[in-house]
Amino acid sequence: MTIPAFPNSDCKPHRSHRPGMARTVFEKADAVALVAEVFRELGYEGATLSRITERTGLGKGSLYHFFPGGKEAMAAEVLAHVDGWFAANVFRPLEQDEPRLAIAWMWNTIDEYFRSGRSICLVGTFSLDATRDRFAGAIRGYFTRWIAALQQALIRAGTEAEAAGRQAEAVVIQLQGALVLSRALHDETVFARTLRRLAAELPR
Amino acid sequence: MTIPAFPNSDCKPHRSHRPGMARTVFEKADAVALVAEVFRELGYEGATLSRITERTGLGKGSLYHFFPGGKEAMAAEVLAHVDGWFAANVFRPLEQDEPRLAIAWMWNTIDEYFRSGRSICLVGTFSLDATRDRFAGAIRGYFTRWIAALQQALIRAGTEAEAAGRQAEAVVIQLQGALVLSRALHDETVFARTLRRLAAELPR
DNA sequence: GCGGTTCCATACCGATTGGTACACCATATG
DNA sequence: CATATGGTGTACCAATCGGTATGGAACCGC
Repeated sequence: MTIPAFPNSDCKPHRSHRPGMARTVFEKADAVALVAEVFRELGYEGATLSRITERTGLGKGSLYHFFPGGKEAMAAEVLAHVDGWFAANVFRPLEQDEPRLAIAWMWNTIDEYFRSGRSICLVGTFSLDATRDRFAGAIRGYFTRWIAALQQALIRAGTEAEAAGRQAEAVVIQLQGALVLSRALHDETVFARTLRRLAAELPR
Repeated sequence: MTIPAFPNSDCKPHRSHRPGMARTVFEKADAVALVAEVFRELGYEGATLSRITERTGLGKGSLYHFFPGGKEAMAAEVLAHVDGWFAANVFRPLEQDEPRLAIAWMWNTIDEYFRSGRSICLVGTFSLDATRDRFAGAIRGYFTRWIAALQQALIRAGTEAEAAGRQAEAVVIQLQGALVLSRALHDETVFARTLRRLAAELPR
């Protein structure tokens, strides 16, 4: 089983071999992934257009070509992309696959995705400041579906419904909290430790 | 025992009774508390000077009078203020008072401070985006002292040292995570529920 | 009364913000 | 070769950014 590459997805832009100027051509999928990384690191307000161009290598022309809606559209599409990735790699397995297997799969996926705590949750970042209000629907949807999917998996694994709800909520809370603390302390072991503790507490 | 008012501290500025214009006079303590609230809601990058003046009622003149170091100084002083408040109301009790009492006191203080999840942790907000690097020392200090103080209290309450460390870390993680999730879902019950769960798990 | 200090409001500064316009390049198709 | 298409770089825009300077009220000890 290999985990679909998204956080570190290799974007292989065409590079023109013109002697003088180096012109790099991206596709939209590349652009979304690159922009996502900037928002993740800098937050919505911190990710200014100039910093986005500088970190992604995409010029303003390209950015406004891919995202005619401007900065807000970039964030919205990035959010949708993250949600889609989680839907495919976390939520759907929890909802449909054999529950214990899906839960075990989740620990690995999450660990890989957050690069063991070195990267953080873009949705979590947007949740804290006033950005939350701008993307309230997407943010709420992401977390509610995650919790609901995990609760369902726990129920199918034999946990009583109400307890499953509490556990699922607690898991998401602790993942988010661990990301905050890992980052605050510059200590990735916090996230790994939390992940291990959670995995030990849930049905295997 | 009453909890020292900080988050909603009534700043009672002198109001001049000049006939024409209404001039409101603040003191530095008021300014810090007011500015803190803006940073808490908007994050460092989101809190622009104009939004700060608009929400606090303090003009630029006043702001740069109280904080000659500018925006960064405002954030630094606010961070120091929050840390000082926690030191006095949470950390020191955990370190010095009767442990079980101090822990019980912590639940109440925290619940009040975060207005049951409606307000969030300023230090947590700064931890997620690139603001973290600017105030790395203060942020790290805040969390390490919190965890260490709680661990010590747990040890003095009879918990074995290593387990106390794990528990203390887990508590801080879950408080931060609960703040993220309650804000993401616009649901304050998440925080209250988490607080109750944690209180039940720790020695009483 | 007076001068000094503290504090507030405003106008202003250069730099940067998000956004637009448009010419231009590279490739694929004809 | 021509040309349509998708992608890029750059110059430019009004608005706003963080920060400074200045002028003047309010209050203090005297």
